[in-house]
Amino acid sequence: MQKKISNSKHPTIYDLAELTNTSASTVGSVLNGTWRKRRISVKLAEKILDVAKEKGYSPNMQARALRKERSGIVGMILPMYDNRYFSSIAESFEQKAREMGFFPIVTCTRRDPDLELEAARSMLNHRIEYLICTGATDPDKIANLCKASGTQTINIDLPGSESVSIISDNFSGAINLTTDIISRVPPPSKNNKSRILFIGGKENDHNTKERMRGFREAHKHFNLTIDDNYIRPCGYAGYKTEQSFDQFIKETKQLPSGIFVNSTISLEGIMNWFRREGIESLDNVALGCFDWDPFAALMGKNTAMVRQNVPAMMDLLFQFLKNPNEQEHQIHQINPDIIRA
Amino acid sequence: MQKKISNSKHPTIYDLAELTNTSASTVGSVLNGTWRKRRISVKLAEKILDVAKEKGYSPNMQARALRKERSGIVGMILPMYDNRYFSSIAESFEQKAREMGFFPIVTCTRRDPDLELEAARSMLNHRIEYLICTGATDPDKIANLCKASGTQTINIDLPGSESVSIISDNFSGAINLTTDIISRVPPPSKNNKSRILFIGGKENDHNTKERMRGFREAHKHFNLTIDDNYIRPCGYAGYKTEQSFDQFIKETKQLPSGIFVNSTISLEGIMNWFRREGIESLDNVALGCFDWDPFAALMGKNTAMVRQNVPAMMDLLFQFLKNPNEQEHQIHQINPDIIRA
DNA sequence: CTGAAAGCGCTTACAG
DNA sequence: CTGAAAGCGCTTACAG
Repeated sequence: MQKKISNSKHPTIYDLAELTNTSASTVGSVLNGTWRKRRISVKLAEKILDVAKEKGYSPNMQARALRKERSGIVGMILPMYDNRYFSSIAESFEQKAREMGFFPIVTCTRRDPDLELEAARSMLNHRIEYLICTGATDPDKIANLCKASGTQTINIDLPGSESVSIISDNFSGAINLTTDIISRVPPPSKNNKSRILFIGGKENDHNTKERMRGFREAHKHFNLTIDDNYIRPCGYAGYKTEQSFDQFIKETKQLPSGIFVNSTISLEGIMNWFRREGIESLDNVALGCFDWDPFAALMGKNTAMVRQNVPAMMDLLFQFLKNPNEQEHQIHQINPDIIRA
Repeated sequence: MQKKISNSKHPTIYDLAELTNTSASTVGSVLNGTWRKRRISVKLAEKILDVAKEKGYSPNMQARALRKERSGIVGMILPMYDNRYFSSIAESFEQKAREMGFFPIVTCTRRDPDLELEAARSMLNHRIEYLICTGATDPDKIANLCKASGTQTINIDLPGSESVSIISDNFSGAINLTTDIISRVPPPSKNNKSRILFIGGKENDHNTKERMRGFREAHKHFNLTIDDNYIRPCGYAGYKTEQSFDQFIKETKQLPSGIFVNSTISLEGIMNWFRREGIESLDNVALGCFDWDPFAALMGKNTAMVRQNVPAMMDLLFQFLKNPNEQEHQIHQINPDIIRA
């Protein structure tokens, strides 16, 4: 059957077949690497490859994906890029996916449940082979969407019950961070009442819950009690943390002896408050932040930060991508590191 | 012609046609919104839509793209996510692309020329309609690759000569930042010799060149001369900056009166040095950083930062995407802001 | 108002 | 060693 020579910028295998006096089958197999199986001569293969290069041939992945019924694409959604934790997750994911021969697509969904769903749906329309949900507000909803179309999902950072989850061990990380703060704080003068503040995050968020649990556990271990208004999951945004901290100061009329800050974004709020009020006073407060940022780590000597172990999390993720069979709906917890000033 | 009912997880328009006793053409047009043109009854359209929803129909974008010879995808490459500037570029790009009905794909290429090319090629295989090159090491090489396949490119942050470029006005930004530093520094005691250090970046990088030019220009305006070893484009990496600064201190045996740091990543190196040597001394140095980071902005009172105007850059970018006709290979410079402590 | 058919650019079983 | 042909799931001009 005579095919028209395409006049677009993209030569097809039919164009190359014509130019090399062969057939589309031959050209196709040379171009996609299956030509040895077809016992095509090296000479012919090289000739075709040469012409392809000369003409700037670029295989049409849409056509390939449609025919093979496999896109070769893996997708990831995450809350934002602007954060050492998420950005290193994205970078590592892209690199490893490429190494596996996948085409990675990543998109950020700003903790917006609707956007998460819309982004997932778009990706499914593009027939991604896996969807990695990082820090998704409702991973199970997305997982169900994916399940309907037979697409594997894996959760990172925030766990779900519909698929494998790889998260930080927030509980033990929080115990360690709290213990570190306690060690830098003068012992309470009366009643064994702790004056360490927990601030930031959302009460119903899995990670925040686990960290609050670790915070309490560490206190219990030292026989310390915690006043209710020393636990303030006021949201993640910096300004919310700043407001809540201001409120706290107005109520208690004194600085806390230490602060467990639940994220770097919350830490911005705290730093802003201290800057407003005179930054010197910060040195007298034992700071701990569940998240790591290099600049934040450099401010003051009285700071500890938790750095989540992204390399280990990504190694585990790609282990699952390589062995899709052995998946259980299990939560894998990775120990984060503590970084002291 | 009888089509087999697909048994995969993805129902096709043929499946829906069968289920609704209509044809693939009808189903297709209802699903892609062209049905009004076909004067299909609202009732029938709704019926088809209902069945589609019930069956979890998801249009196959590969098939659509292949048939329409348009992918609806726009691509962006950028050096990294982990930085307020690039991450906000990525986030804004994604959002605006989605608003325009495009499917955005972003990937980071770590300032690696080979990876940039490989990523661009992959994207071209996926038939992206535009490629936005952000901070690419060799934008023209990529532009030529794209031109061969008739794909529009636009450069962001670093200019090229083969396509429209939207960049910060590094020259005037550097003049302003340098002037700010000069104003915070004691006048030189002898010879009008400036003791303000320029550090970080690469000598042959367009942005660094422009910023050095602005640095010199501001000095000229105040009749100040600059010693050669006060200009140190030692690379971007933090440890390189730290090393170069250490070298500088060993040579001059004194702190500079001010420092023009060429990026936040270089600033990390400087901060590390001061932390090693005792951070107090930093308050006596007038700091200026050509880049913005909220934590960095909070350290010390003697700091100014340049914040590049990402919203304006993105507005301009999408103006070009909306009017692809009026493109000249022009460089558009956007004024960055100065943020004082 | 609706359907049959062609074709986008590949891959691959089949036939030789 | 190589080619003709079918088919992946759409869109759309054409015909009625």
